[in-house]
Amino acid sequence: MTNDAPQDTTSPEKTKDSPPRERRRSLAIGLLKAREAVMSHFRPILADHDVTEQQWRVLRVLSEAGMLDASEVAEKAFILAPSLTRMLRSLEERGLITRHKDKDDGRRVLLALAPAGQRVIQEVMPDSRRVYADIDARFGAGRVEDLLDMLEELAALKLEGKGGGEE
Amino acid sequence: MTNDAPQDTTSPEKTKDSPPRERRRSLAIGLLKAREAVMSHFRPILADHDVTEQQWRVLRVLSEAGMLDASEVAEKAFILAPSLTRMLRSLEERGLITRHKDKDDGRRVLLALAPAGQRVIQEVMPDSRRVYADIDARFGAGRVEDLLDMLEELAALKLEGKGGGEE
DNA sequence: CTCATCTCAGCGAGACTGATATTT
DNA sequence: CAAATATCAGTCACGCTGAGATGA
Repeated sequence: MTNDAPQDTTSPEKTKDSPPRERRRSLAIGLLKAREAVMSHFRPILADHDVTEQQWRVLRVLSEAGMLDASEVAEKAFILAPSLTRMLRSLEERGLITRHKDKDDGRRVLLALAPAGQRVIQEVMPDSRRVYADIDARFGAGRVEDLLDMLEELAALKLEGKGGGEE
Repeated sequence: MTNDAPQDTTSPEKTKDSPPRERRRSLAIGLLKAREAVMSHFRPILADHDVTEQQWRVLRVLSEAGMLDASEVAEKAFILAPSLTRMLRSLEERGLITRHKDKDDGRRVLLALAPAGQRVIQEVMPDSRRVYADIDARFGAGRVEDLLDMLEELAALKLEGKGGGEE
């Protein structure tokens, strides 16, 4: 539809005004880029199994903890409850997880990995470890640990701080 | 909220020799949580100006570089071209950016901040600096720098390795 | 009744893919 | 012609909000 609409009649002057000089590097951007770099190695693997990143986090959480209720999974996997509910339906239909009510507390829904989910874990984890081993080798295992420490600390100090800490 | 307390009920770690400690902590998760923690402080600020996180990245990129074509913005802001196109339409309608064709290469679209966009930048940046100053104060400015170094290095070393070519 | 847990309905922004224009 | 750039069209999973439904 030819959206030209260049209402701005001012000709595009080339850099008259000085660009707002170099600013500080942004933590948010740095974290994003680093994460994207890491995830770029996982996405193909996960795509092979038709699991999204968030779905993988759910499976991984269940793999570590064994059995959790939905709230715990949402918290550990960093996913909002309504989103999780939607994901659970799909994951259950695909036979990756099981879902049944808690007998002691009928409000809760207990989640666990189903065999097919275990299989996905077992197929993806080796690749995951390989990627991390590669990072360790090239980055230094000790420094990776230091980095993880700092990341955890950073996340922790933000939560106690100001109002934004709701997640 | 705190990440995995590796209460792995299925694999009792022996920890005989200082082991790489079964990395239940994943870099991808650590980066995500740290980033979410940081962003949780920005989202309210951005919401006040009705800009999403991605829109903010676009404005910020343009604020730093002055004028770029769409591909460069997409690359620097970590946004796919089709997504960017859609965002540009909205940003232009809101008067935050300008968009016009490159005269030397008619295929390219040059983007720049419009006055309203400059205003948003100027209104948000102080808060941004305040948040980062707060982090510096509580985390240690030097350690933040170290963290940023590591993040950059991490992002860089991944690029040479396998997939995920960007920038 | 209040509170907690989960679910549902629905909207919106973005990721992503696969076609087109348009220009080089 | 081929290649690059941007856009379009459409799908999808998710973030998020607000409103139930069910049970403690």
